[in-house]
Amino acid sequence: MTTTPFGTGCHLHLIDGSAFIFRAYHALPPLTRKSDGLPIGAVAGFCNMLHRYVEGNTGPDAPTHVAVIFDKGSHTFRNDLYDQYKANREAMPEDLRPQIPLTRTATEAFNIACKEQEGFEADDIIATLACQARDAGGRVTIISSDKDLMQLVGGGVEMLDAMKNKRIDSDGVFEKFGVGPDRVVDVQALAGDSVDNVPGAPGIGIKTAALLINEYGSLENLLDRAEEIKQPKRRQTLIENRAQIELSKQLVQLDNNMELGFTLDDLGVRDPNADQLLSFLAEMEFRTLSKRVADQLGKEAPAIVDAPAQSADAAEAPTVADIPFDSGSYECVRDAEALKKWVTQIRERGWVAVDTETTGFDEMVVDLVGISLCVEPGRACYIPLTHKSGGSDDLFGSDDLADGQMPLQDALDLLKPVLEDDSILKIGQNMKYDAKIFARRGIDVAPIDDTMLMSYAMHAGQHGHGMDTLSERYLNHTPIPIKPLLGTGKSAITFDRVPIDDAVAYAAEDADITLRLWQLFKPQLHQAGVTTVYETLERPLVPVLARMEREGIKVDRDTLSRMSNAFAQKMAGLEAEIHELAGQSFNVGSPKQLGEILFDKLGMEGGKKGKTGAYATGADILEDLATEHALPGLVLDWRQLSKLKSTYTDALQDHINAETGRVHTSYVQTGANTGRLASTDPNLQNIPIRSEEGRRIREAFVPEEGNVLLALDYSQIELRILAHVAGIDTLKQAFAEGQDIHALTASEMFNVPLEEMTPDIRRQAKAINFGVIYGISGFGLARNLRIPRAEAQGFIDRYFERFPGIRRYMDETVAFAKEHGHVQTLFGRKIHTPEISAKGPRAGFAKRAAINAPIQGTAADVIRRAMIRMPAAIAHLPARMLLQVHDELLFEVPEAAVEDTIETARRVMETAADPAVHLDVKLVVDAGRGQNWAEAH
DNA sequence: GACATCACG
DNA sequence: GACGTACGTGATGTCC
Repeated sequence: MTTTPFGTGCHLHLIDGSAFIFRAYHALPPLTRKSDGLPIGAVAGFCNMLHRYVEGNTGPDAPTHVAVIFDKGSHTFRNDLYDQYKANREAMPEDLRPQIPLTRTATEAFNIACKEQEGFEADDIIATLACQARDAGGRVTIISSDKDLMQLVGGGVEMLDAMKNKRIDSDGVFEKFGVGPDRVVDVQALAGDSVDNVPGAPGIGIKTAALLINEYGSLENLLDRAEEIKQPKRRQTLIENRAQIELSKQLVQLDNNMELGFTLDDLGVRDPNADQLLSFLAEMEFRTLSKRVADQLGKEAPAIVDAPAQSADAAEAPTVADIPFDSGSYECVRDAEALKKWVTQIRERGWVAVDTETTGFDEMVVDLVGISLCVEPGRACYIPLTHKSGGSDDLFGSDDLADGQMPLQDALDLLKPVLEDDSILKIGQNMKYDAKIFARRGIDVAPIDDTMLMSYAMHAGQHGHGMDTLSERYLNHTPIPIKPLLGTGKSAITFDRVPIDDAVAYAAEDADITLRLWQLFKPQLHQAGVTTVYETLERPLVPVLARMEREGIKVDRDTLSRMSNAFAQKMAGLEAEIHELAGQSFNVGSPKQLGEILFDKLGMEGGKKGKTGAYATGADILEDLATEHALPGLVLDWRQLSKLKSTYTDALQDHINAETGRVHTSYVQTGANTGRLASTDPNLQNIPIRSEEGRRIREAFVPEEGNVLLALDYSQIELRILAHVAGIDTLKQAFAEGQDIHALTASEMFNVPLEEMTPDIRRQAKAINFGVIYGISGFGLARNLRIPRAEAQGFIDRYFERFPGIRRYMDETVAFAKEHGHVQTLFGRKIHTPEISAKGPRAGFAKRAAINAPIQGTAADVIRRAMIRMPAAIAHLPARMLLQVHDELLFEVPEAAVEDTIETARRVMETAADPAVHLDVKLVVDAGRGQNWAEAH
């Protein structure tokens, strides 16, 4: 490597690469490479900026040395100082991520030194180099407008805002901060920075900070003499927040003494290598820039083959695949040599669609059978790993491995570097499943994209998001069904018994379909206006959920077993009594038989219902009958016990994992159209709590020895969101003052002073409050409160009279749904309402759902944001996040760390809407702890 | 596999 | 003027 000694008279240029990238990304529309759709806008802008920069470097002021400096990794020493550092940063846009490595390549193509270092921000490298250059007697120009770099100005160091072509010297810094460069960090430490989440001193901005620093000379002197400050508020703030201010200084202070793996001498300006640069520009298919650069270098512009332009209506009719599916064309990878070739292809591409085949559906139990990969439409492979010999018709097929498979561990060892490589995107359909399979084998798959989640972000409310649905709908292709391969019922086999040839066709096709869906959906996210939803609420949640599911929660089998026995005994007693009263034996669990006994044999009042012609025997009906007869009440008791036993005390025992001794639920991220999660196998979001008897089931959910369970739940989050979106000042004020919201509603509606409030009036108001969230109707409220319909309607009328904003919100929401076919949450999540203009009763359903969705959905978005931020926030604590129940998060934590965990988790939850949305109503989180889930609540 | 029922927020 | 109706889920047992 050639070196150019740096010394007196030399001039170093340091380019802030990340700033270039983001400027380029936001300045240009989302361009894609014509030939394959690779997002390329930021790279194009970046190259244009570099080119313009190189062009301008003439004359006596030209640099002798230059480097472009990048950030690397997301965790720096500042995160160790302060876990919330940059915690508010939104995730990198999905279409930008694959472009990051290309900007490095671009820099090298221009033959400019390209530097980054793990664990440090670009700013620290810039600081270190600037100091070295200054000490060596040279000049430095930092090409950036980032105010965090202004502390470096002076003594031959200046900044240059490349966009405005404006130099910033000491005077410029003074203009910005009111102090010289040497005191910039003091001012920043006081003023804080909301963008990087540097706390600073509350209530003190740059102006006040400069005033104080100028008066006291330095931050240290100011803090030591804080008692002397005349303004009481200011004095108190500085004294109380001393530690926080000192921490802030550490955060903003750049490290100018880093260990670097290179020296200034390595950064000498070099002429571009014409061939290298032109071939890179051609590869990116930058026609204009290629031509311009070629002209300047006196070379011929490289040919860029014109790919057929996408038809204008491609987005509207995306059902035609250019390349036909051919299940016979897929490769079966049987040895390391073949797999290595795929690894090379993946590295060249920078992305790969991945799918795993397993012996079942429980990711915590199943074995890995094979892996499929796809790098471009039609080009996919399947790697069989643990298929057994003996065909599917051989019921007693041997447990020997089939021939022609590479050892499982060999395949994983080859794939691990790819699956964990930051610069290679792993694409999946329901990637959480595959990520968990890999995680159990020590592979942490990242970064990922997920076609199921893309579909959910774009199409929630329109259709399902399973692969078969998406393939038929958007690729006009019916995937090979799995049924014929596995069979059904008792004779069904697991995938490891499927002949490898059949497996290749089926499994590789899944990866092929996934890749095609990804290529189709990727540009559509932007067009549908849901890139932010996908990037900030969907994609980053995947690893969080995967981890929670893998943690699981300890459930005490003995407790459940004892309860099951007790329930069985009670049920037997009740059953005997019921048969006695009925005068005959029958199946109490059969609504049909029960209906006939009650209404035909015993002649109670009540009609048939439903298309089936069977009597309705729901709890509400039995409750009414119970006032006249003994039998219905006994059936209700029996049903409660039956439910608790079968669904909870029995079934939960079967879900205790033999290996971990814990219960591992699966969250379905696309389970609810509103943005809520769903929990399955088992559902841990509907563990009983409302009845005393059922609540005791929560006693079986326990922490490990020495730990406690911690439950944090949002207080009235949906009503708070309603108050915000509908702009109800009275409610907002009530929440601000911490009042009892249902009592206040009651007081407003029924003109009862708060001090004279009765539980019954409050209960009615509470029902109305909830009704409003659900898209209230007189009928529904009447049924809920068991009052005449006219009376219920009177309540509603009064409510709307008192809170006219609610009616306005409802009308506007329905009108919006009719106009756009969807409603949305405060965070931009879209929920489609295809039936909103239907005729008949369906319109009523759609209307109420449309009214409810933005409220329920915004609450769901808020807790998602909290969950996404939680792992980093509690990383320094021994706490584990285990469960989510819509407005509640459950943690397991050693006793010693309980207080810290509550404080940290509560802060994350209460500030989860920031900075994307500013709610007029503060969010409040209640916390509870205990030796089981019942106590913690 | 549809339906009724009931557990949760 | 009548229609029907609270919002969002998942698991279980019965019955065809």
